[in-house]
Amino acid sequence: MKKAQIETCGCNIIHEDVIERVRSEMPQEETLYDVADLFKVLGDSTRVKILYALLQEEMCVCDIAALLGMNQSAISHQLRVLKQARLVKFKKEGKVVYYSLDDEHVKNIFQQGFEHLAHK
Amino acid sequence: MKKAQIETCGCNIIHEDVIERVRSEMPQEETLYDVADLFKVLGDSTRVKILYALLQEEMCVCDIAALLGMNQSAISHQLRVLKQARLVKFKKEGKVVYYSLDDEHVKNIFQQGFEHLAHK
DNA sequence: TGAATATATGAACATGTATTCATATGTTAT
DNA sequence: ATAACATATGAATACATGTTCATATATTCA
Repeated sequence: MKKAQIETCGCNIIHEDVIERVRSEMPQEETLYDVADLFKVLGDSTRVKILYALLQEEMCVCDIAALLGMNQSAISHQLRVLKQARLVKFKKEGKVVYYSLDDEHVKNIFQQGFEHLAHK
Repeated sequence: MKKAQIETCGCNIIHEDVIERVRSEMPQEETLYDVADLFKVLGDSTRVKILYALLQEEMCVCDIAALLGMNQSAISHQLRVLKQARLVKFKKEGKVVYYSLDDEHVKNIFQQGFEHLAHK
């Protein structure tokens, strides 16, 4: 005979106690979405390159484009994404806009990322 | 009169010295792609939830599906992605497969992520 | 052996996203 | 005012990716 099934998951419940314990420790949905969104921003090689470059020193859009061998528009679009995620900030000097890191955590996050990769 | 332009970026070079200094400090292309790929894996809310759950204790596929209110197939697909990224490992006990974290760095990376979000 | 069940996997579909192109905006210098 | 130029932005396109559905695989138990 069949036991009760959770509608959505398509299988019988195996460890109800585990599920309840873990559920009680889970952060709010929104928090988890926010972290995921942050990592989504870090999950593109162009943006990683930009951030890594800005880790060294501030640069203008044109410098970044030249450094990465990409056109200005692509860089500008990506800088907007990074700006929205509060990962970079900018200052304007005449026509030129200089971008720099907005948060030291980027360095630590990259550090941990590299360590994980080395950990194979 | 026009100065030389980098073919790709569509603008004149402004700070050639900066570009060269930064370029000399950039890691290998492949390394940067690998970090981006790692963060790409972390950049999905379902996978974030799974990892956060496994941060508490090991769970079988069915438990995870029930916890997140998703079907078994979706979870299984995502676990494969996490496995490929060496973020989770598994042990088989009969029909049941128990997943757990493969690397302590996940905790630190999440930690830094949360701190960045708080830093607004 | 056959039924039940836990997990894995391939294909299809829908959605999201990075880049390019064309063009707009704003600043400097003539 | 006009030209040159650095940057921003909207639309279009191409590609990647998450979920679902159907089904396969593997294990346990009667």
